[in-house]
Amino acid sequence: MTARNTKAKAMILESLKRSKAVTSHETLQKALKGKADRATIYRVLNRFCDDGIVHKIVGDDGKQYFAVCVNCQGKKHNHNHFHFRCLGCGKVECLAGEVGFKLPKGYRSENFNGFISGYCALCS
Amino acid sequence: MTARNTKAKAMILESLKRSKAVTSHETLQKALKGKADRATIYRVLNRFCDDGIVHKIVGDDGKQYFAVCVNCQGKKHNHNHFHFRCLGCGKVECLAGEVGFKLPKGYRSENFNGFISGYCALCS
DNA sequence: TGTATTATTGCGACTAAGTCGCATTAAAGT
DNA sequence: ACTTTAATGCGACTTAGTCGCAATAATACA
Ligand SMILES: [Mn+2]
Ligand SMILES: [Mn+2]
Ligand SMILES: [Zn+2]
Ligand SMILES: [Zn+2]
Repeated sequence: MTARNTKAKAMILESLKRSKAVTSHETLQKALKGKADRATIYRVLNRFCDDGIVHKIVGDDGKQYFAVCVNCQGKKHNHNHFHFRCLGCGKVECLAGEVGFKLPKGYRSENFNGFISGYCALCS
Repeated sequence: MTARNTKAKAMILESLKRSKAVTSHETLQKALKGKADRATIYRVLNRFCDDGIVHKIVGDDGKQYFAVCVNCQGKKHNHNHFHFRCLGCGKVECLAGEVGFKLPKGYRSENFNGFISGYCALCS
């Protein structure tokens, strides 16, 4: 059968879209205030990633962060940009600008995970 | 008092140097075959990082990886390069080439964590 | 060389992130 | 309505990493 439209999915996607920052599971769960189960949130997020409407980044704190795709159409994803986490306020955001890199001969890239932490303008 | 030269430190540093790849705690512990405690390995690695002779990278698998500094002298560290993890054989390595990036106005960078995964030449 | 000091180790307990199995619930096709 | 099965909720589990504390051992120093 095909995917179903559930309360959890709707809430989570809406929450992701509303908060324009890149969001962790923890933050999301708080925002949802018990309206969705912990495991469900993880599963929905991963399904979104599989569906290609959300992308996942692993922070330099080892945690996963999620953001709705904005400049991606369908199967073609472009996530070769850096993400920034403020060590002061904890906010995570996408940084503008495509990042170039070159691999050794014969290497094939599958995932790009660019992460920078420091202090944002407000926290500096 | 000052830092002490212990068996654990020596073994771990030697192991790190010998395996020219970037090494995880897990790999290190296996290589040491029970000759050092789990927690000790973590502590020694973190001390090495504090001392500035080893640098830590967080992989896109959320795990920590460690590598001896090669082009760093003293306090001045230069780790703005990407790291590559092969999804086939699991090997992690430093990629040559300084990576440039620009932050929004007023932002201050503290840590750079560039990570790419895919398939190495052998596993492609 | 012997003793005192304390950095470091080993061990166990703990935390936090994420996953999984399974029974139950509820979308959607008929 | 009824059926089918995707998705949820819940608890148990795993794995990475940390921490407190007593025991050990590297160094300073008499
Ligand atoms: Mn995308
Ligand atoms: Mn270095
Ligand atoms: Zn901030
Ligand atoms: Zn490989």
